[in-house]
Amino acid sequence: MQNERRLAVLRAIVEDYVATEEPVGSKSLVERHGLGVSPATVRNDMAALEEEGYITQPHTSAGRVPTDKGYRLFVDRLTTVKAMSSAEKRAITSFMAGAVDLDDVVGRSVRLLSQLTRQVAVVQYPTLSRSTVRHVELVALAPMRLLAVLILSTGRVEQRVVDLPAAIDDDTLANLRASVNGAAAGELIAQATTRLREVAERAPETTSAITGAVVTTLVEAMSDHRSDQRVAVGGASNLARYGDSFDTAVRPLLEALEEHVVLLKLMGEATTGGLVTVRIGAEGPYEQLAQTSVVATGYGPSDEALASLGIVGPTRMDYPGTMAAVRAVARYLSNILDEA
Amino acid sequence: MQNERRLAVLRAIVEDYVATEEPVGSKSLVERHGLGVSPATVRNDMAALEEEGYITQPHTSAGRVPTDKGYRLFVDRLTTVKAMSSAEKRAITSFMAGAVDLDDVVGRSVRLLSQLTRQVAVVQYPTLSRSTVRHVELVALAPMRLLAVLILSTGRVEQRVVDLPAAIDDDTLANLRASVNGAAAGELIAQATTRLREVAERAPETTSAITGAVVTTLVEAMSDHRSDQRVAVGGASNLARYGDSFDTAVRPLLEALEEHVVLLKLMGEATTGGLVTVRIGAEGPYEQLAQTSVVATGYGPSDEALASLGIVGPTRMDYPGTMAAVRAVARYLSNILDEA
DNA sequence: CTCTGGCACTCAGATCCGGTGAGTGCCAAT
DNA sequence: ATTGGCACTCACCGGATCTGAGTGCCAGAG
Repeated sequence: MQNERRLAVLRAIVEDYVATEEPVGSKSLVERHGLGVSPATVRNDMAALEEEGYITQPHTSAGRVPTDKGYRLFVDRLTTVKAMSSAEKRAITSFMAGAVDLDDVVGRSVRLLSQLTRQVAVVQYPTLSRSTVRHVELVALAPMRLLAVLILSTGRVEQRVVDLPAAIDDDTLANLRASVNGAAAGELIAQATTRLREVAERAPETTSAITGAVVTTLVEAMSDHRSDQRVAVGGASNLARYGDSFDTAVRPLLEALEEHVVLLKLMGEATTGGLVTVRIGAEGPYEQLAQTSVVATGYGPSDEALASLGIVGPTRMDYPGTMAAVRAVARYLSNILDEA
Repeated sequence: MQNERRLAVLRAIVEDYVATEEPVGSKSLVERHGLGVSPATVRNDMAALEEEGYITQPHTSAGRVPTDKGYRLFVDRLTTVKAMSSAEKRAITSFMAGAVDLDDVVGRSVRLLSQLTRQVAVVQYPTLSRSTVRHVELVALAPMRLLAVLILSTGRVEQRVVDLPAAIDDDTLANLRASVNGAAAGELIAQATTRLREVAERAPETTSAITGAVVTTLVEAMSDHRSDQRVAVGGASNLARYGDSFDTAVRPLLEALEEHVVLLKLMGEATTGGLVTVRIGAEGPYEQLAQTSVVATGYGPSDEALASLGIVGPTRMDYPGTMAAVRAVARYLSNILDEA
């Protein structure tokens, strides 16, 4: 695959097919794009491209359609990610302005992303593992029952009810609150858990049972990987545009969207720095999703990847535009988390 | 509409149609159900039912299909809500067991409901307006910045960052925390807001600006109706079973599911006490959703309706079973909130 | 007055069939 | 290497035909 024009032909086929949703033939190709050669020449190139597996015909006497391999080449070598126009940037800014809490930020991001790309958007909540503890609050609900609230640097709040083995008085509670915060506040989750365990061990005999219960709950909350799997999904109505291929494309995708674990595996490892990952069709492990692609990237404050975000859609999509939108939203989201 | 047998025929038509998804004819009707009369007799009844608008034929020479009016009569007069089997009850209990926080409870409920009914489930988060303030926590983030955390009786937690007009020291913060909690803790939202405003007015000159900022933020968080509109949606993959009628049924529904405001209007006023509301097809204000029905009810601790929950699905659905499932989940959820 | 068997009628959906045209592959000429 | 020409293929479209489930109506029986 060295021939220069062939690449141009492939690019033209992909662009046309994405735009029209119909197999593209040699004649319409030379008309719509200004390649200065005749249809017959293009036909030769197409035959070669088909030979090499980049395109295929649905049936004889029909135009060509890109294969997964063709899309792959397209995104890897024929794509320059467009920058967002300043109008689009303004739109993003105004859309995100006024978000009040983490849920709100994530919710807005997912809506924004789905509107920009007209695809189904997925945003993972910031993972616990790389954030720090901002504050721990203990509130007495009843003599033998506490509410433990864990506030993290990403704005995330975890809460647990703790049933105590014995009643607790106000002084003990205040002491406990102070020591727990002294140990955990400002620390990374990993450090905080070990330091909290030390607190539990050093606790005076009289309160060790209570301290133990509280610490256990906190540590549990911090290492709760279930909550790492929280994701927000939006723009499912964009699936309506699939129209055709309901059974083969939409149904499995709808199912995948409910399986957050699957979804996160699809999005893959979070990476930052403007690197956008593209998984095309059957490249992934889920044969059900052979007709869907994933465009994803990581986000997080100061380029530290906290979580991933992206879209899922048909293999036949506008990759350059989608990649640009995903990158833009990830950057914006990272900035917001930086400030907060 | 007095004739006894006609009602039986209508019931049979509804049941058959729901089961087979195909227009039902007179012959198959008498076969499948043991009505002891001939097809010709049934035909006469069907003609009468059609005359009165309870059923209709898609085209001449086809079987009959229930109209919205027919379904309405069916649920109003021909339905006895089944009790859940004890096996189903056990399933519910084990499914909900081990939920750790409000998000988790709501998330499990919505999944449970969608699995029980094989429809799209919707659960509204408990509204702020009828819950009480359990505790207010103020955490210093920076000299001039606080995090205000509002913990409500329903287990809901709201958080806001407050930018202060002046720096705050630890003593002032402690005082402020005490007075805010004194005013708000244990009160209903409505009372809490007025009492908080009093606190702001009575604040000594030196701290009035700071107090004002904090109180304003808290009051704002409490009256934030945006967060009343939080809902969880699950089981969208059940839409795949619509198969046919993608454009007329699935697409508008997918769109409605993203518009939480619309969704909440559909679910309507929350009512408790086992009363399940059913809205059938075009009875609602949204003509887009002429082919979908809503089965909903309210839930909340001690039979006080905090929010609503239910399912949306095709008008052609198993109403008795669905109503039973909705009622069961609402009860279970109410119990959980009662304990917490 | 109600029910039933019989019968002619209707019409959506399946099946068949020839025509049309976009698109192809191949070849000889430039 | 490129191009114009040409024969060929085959999905798709529209019309014609067939089939059968289901209906409405009527006359006779209970």
